[in-house]
Amino acid sequence: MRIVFMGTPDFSVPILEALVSAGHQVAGVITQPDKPKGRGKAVLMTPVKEKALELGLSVYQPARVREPESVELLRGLKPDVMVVAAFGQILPKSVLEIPPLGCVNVHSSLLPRYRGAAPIQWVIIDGEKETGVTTMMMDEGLDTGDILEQTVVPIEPDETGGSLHDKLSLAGSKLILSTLEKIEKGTAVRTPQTDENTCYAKMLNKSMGDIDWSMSAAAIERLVRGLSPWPGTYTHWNGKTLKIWKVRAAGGDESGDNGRNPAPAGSDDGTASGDISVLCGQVVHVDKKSLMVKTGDGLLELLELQPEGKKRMEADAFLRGYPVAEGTVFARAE
RNA sequence: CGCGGGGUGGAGCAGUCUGGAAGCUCGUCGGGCUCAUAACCCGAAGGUCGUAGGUUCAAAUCCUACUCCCGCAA
Repeated sequence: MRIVFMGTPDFSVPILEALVSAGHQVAGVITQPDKPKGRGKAVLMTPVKEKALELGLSVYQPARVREPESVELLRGLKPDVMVVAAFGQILPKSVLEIPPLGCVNVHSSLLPRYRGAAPIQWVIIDGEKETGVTTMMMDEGLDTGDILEQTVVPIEPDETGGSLHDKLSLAGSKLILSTLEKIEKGTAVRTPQTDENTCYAKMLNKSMGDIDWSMSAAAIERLVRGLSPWPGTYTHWNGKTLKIWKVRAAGGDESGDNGRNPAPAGSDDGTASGDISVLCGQVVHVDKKSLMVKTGDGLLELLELQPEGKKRMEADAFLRGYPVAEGTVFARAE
């Protein structure tokens, strides 16, 4: 089929590749405009643009697709169908009506759950057991169109936003081919979304990663996994940012016991003894290899950290060069 | 030219301002002590101090250029 593809980040790339390798005619690729990114100030192409150029496809980067000239351009490409995957702009009715077979969106959740911008990370943060990808016919609402097909993907205990992103992207690239085939044959079945059971996945922003130590250890653990590798979680120590890459909620360790439970007492000379007055975010136990922090509910063992300007490192490496005293308190920014 | 931190034996750091014997905490290897150990004791190996050039009697340390890594911001 003759397709116009719209997408921007890494998530969209495998989907675009799938369309091409399946033999579809990609008449044009629409992606967000290049913006200055990175440490210098270099203007970088979006991942989709990079791949599209590599594949020899025509790329268009309208600042706003709803502008009349953009709509005109799309119309001129005469697509049978448009495939949209994490494009980053809302399509107006004037655009949705262009392709005779409609606009198909690949969304990284099991709709109607987790509509919106960042479903991949939110399912992990919320502790869901499974998620998936959905193909649907786009309408003017935000991820509200009729569902065409879905693929369920289980969420592993150690799943991170990054690992799940890759799995869903891959699953989406397979699913879209199946869906297009059905659309082409006219065998696609549209299932309207129920309005119950919906929920939204708000856009992520950096400040979400500023750990609130009064949350439970389990919730923080999920937040760390969900926001890894982007936007990442962090706390503050010595007036600087300390990124937290990997943690383990203590107490819930299912491994073969040999539990060496740090008795709350113990500290003989330490100023901050194992009192009731331990603050959330306070380091309650340190040895050569591990760092245990009190949270609103339970202890959290920090396994992988990254001081400003340094690479991420395991807790034992961190402790060699940055001795942390018991009683140290990690906190949120002012 | 967006702001900033950093490249020192395998790991993480100190030492740089106030040039003058390369250090700390670990790891590794050997030995010892232990019923035993990730514990403890003794010993050893391992470094062109990111690269190139300059100043100096002498440079990890001062100057210049370059390069790589990272945090913020976008």
